[in-house]
Amino acid sequence: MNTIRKSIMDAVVDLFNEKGMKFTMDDISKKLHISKKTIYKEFDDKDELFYATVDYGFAAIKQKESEIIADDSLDLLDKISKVIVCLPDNYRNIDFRQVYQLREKYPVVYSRIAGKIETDWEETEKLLAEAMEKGLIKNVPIPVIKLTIEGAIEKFLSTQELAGTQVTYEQSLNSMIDIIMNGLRA
Amino acid sequence: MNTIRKSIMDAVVDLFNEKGMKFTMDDISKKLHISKKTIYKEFDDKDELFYATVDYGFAAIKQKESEIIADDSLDLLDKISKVIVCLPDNYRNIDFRQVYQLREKYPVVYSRIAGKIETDWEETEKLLAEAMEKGLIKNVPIPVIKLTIEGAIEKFLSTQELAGTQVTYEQSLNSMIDIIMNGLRA
DNA sequence: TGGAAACTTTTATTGAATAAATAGTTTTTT
DNA sequence: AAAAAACTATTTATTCAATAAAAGTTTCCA
Repeated sequence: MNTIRKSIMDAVVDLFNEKGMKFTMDDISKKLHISKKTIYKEFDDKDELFYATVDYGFAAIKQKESEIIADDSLDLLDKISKVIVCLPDNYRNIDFRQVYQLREKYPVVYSRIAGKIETDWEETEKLLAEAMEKGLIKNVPIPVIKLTIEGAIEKFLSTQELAGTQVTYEQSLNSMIDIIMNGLRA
Repeated sequence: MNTIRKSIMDAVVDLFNEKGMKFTMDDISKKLHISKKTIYKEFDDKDELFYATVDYGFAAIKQKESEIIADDSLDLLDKISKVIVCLPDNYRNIDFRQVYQLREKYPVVYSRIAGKIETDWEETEKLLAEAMEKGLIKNVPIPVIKLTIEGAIEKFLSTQELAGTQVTYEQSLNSMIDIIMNGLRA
């Protein structure tokens, strides 16, 4: 992929973290000191730019996920833990609190992201099913596991409750995964 | 407490489950075949009625909670599980999905409920702290436990994902608590 | 006394009109 | 060739008056 395309998408991510969805095509061009014409040469319209940026971001996640799954030094349960944490870890530079706000404002973009997350979960579900099959973890409905983890992540991101304590978002996430994986252990 | 007061508050709960917050004082009077005058004799205004109804509902929860804590046949960890499930269990007749919708529309009522839930958590936190103290469960930041459970409950309530499966909301809740309590076990 | 309904006043909703912002294009400049 | 700036055509936001709905009060009647 050409470098200008990447830098535009990076700028989109930066602006998103700064202002949520309230930024314009002019903001992007100003930030990069490029002309809007250049942006429109790369992307047909704003929507396509957004979609491409989402795809671009998730490609990195998929990449890391594959590495974890291929890593033979990890046992199955470690893989599961790592694959679950993988998403937010890769996206350390993204303000996920903003993502949940775009559900109403940009439902099309949001549903694209939701779809990606869903696809992402498929891998995790496979690993969980395999671990259940092998008797490594208890036989619990997978949707329950999924919803518990998703709910916890959303809570960690949306609450200010952690702000006061010493606990960071990342530590919370790891503690939570530890508890759940330990709780699932057969 | 007089019976007319109770029946009005019960009607409020029923209407809430039916229509969310979109019901009027006339709706209440029609449902009960009483005059608005009667309602206004018991309650100064709509707000006071709402507050009273919230307090009334949570009183039942507190009641059951006390019973659990006082029950000597239960060990500490069982008490924790039961106290956590206690809230939604008592509120089996309440549509909690509606509750989350009233965050924007009736922030005053919502914050009252949020306050109640917060107070409710204090008991659970005491039990968790005690169990940690006694070395029955791992030393994990209590906010992480709290947010994980709250997040999962909200997810169970807000998602349609369970609708397809055979898993009910209540089963999910119990599975989730099992996993977490098992995961916390030292 | 309390229900039914009529009535007043406050609050919420709607929609048209206007103004502002911004996507996307074209022109000018470096 | 691409940035900067100017431009236009849409979209989106804002305002405000008209309308409707609902809270709260009063009157009447069984």
